[in-house]
Amino acid sequence: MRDRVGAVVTIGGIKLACKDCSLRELCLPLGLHEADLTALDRVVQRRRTLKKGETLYRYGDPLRSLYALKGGTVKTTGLMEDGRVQVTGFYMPGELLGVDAINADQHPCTAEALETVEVCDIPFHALEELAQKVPALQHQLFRIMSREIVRDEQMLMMLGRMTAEERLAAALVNFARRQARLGLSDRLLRLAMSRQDLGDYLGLALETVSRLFSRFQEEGLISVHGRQIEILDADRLRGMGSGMAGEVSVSA
Amino acid sequence: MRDRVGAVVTIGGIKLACKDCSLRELCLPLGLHEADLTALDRVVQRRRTLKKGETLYRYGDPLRSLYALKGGTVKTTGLMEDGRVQVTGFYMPGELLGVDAINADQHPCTAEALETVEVCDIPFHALEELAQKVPALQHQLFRIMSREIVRDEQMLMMLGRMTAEERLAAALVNFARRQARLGLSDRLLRLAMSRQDLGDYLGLALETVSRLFSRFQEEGLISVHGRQIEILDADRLRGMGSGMAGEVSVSA
DNA sequence: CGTAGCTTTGAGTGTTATCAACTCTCGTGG
DNA sequence: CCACGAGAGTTGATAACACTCAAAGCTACG
Repeated sequence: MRDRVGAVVTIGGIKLACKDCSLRELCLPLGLHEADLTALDRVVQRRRTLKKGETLYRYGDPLRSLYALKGGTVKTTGLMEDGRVQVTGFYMPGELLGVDAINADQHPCTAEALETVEVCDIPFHALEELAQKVPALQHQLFRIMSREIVRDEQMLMMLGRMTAEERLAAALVNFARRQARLGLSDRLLRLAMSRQDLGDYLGLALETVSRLFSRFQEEGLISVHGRQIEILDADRLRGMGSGMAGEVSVSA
Repeated sequence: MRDRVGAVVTIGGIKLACKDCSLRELCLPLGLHEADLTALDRVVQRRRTLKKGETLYRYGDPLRSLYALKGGTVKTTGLMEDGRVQVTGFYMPGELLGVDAINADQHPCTAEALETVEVCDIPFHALEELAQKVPALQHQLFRIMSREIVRDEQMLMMLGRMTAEERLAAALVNFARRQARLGLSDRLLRLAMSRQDLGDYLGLALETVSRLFSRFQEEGLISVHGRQIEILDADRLRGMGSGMAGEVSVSA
C-alpha cells in the first residue's frame, strides 16, 4: 500500500512527483525541503483530468480532499434560491482549492472546470497529519489560507466600493499578474470564463461587462477579440483598477 | 520562567486562565483538552483593554500576534487612496482577529475598537509552535481560518448579488445570531457601529442604511431607537436576508 | 451549414448615490 | 441647570450608474 518511497512510482506516467512538478514553486511545496516533498508525494493522490463543465466538488459535498490545480481554470460559485449566482473565485494553475470546506467538513460552494483542467487530489486528513509532523508545511497551509482571506477581502472592497469600470480593470490586472507568475505573457490574456461568469464574479450584469470591454477598447486600453484580450496600456489600467492603498503581496 | 503549571498565576488578577474564561466554548480552545488548555495559557499574553477609537493594529503593521476578542466590538477596515472605506468585518466576543496577516507577515487592514474592548494577545510564533505539538489546536486554527473564508464568501454574495434591503436584513439576522451565541438576546440588538460603518460594510451609502431602518420599522419588521434595534418579525427578516441556499454553519 | 450559445449594442427604467437641510442626542461648559 | 455645539441620524429632491428587456451579430461545434 505505502510502497512508494523516495522516487515516486508513476502509474502509467500519470503521476508526477511533486518535486519534479513544474509548479513546485507556486503550489503547496514552496518552502518545503527534499524530505518533506517526498513525504508530501506520498499523500498527494493521482493527477486527474476534468473536462469543461465538470465539477471538482459541489455545494454540500463532504470534505475529502483539497485540490491543487495543475492546469486550466476553475470557478467556484455560490447559488441563491432564486438562481442568482456569485462567482467567489477563479483559480489558476498553482492554486489550492477547497480550504473553505474545512470549517464545516463540507464544501460551501461548487467548483467547476471552465476548460480542461488537471488537478491533484490531496486527502485532507492525510495532509493534516503530515502538517503535524512538518512545521514548514503547517506554516505553508496557514499562509495559503491567509492569502485566500486577503483575496476575499480585496474582492469585498471591489464589490462594495468600486465602480463597474474599476472592478473590471482591477480584475484584468489581477489576471495578467497571475498569468505572468506562471511564466506566460502579462499582455495577452486568454480568458477562460464567459462574460456572464465575469459579471457573476464582479457583481455586474453580463451586458455591463460587455459594454466595458467595448469602451476600454475604444479608449485604447485593451484590444478585444472575444475572450482574447490584449492589454495595451497596462499603467492606465492599473491606475483605474487600483484605488487600493497597496498591492496585494500574494506571495506564493 | 515556565513556572506556571496547571492553575495559572494571575498577575494582579488581570489574567484569567483560558480554562476559566467564560468564552472558552467560543474562542480558540474549543476541542482542546485540559492539558492543551494549560499549554495555551502559557502562550496567551495579558488581557488588555482598548477604548473606543483605539486600534488593535493598523494597515501595514508587522504580524506579531493574533487577537482573541473577549468583550466589545471591533471593526476591520480597508482604505482606498481617495478615502473610500470598506469595512471587511465586525468582530464580536469569542472571535479571533488578525489571521489575514499571516500571508505577508503584515496586517492588510486596520482593526479599530467600536466601544470598550477586551482582547488577549496571542503571539503568533508561539501559537504556531504550540499548534505543531497539539493536533487539536492545529485543526482548530484551520477551522477558524476556513470559517473566515466562508464568511467572506457570503459577504461576496451579499455585496455582489443582493439588494440593499436584502443586505441589511441579512446583516441584522447575522448579528442577532452571533449575539445569541454569547448568551444574549436574539431579539434586542445594541449595535456598536454607526450607520456610516454599516454602510461601509454593506457597500451602501449611510443614507440608504438609515432609510432602510425606517422602512423596516414601518413594515413592522423591527423597532428602531437609534442603535438599539428590536427584531419584531425574525422569520420575515430571515426570509428577506437569506435568499442564500443554506445557513452558514459557522460552527465554533 | 445550421443551430445553439455567447457577445454586442440599443432603449428605457430603476435602485441607490449624492447633495442638502433639518432634527435629535448627548456631553460640556457657562 | 440650562444652553450650546458637535456628531449622528433622518428625510427629501435630484441625478447617475448600472440593470432589464430586446434584438441582432458572431462563433463554434456537430
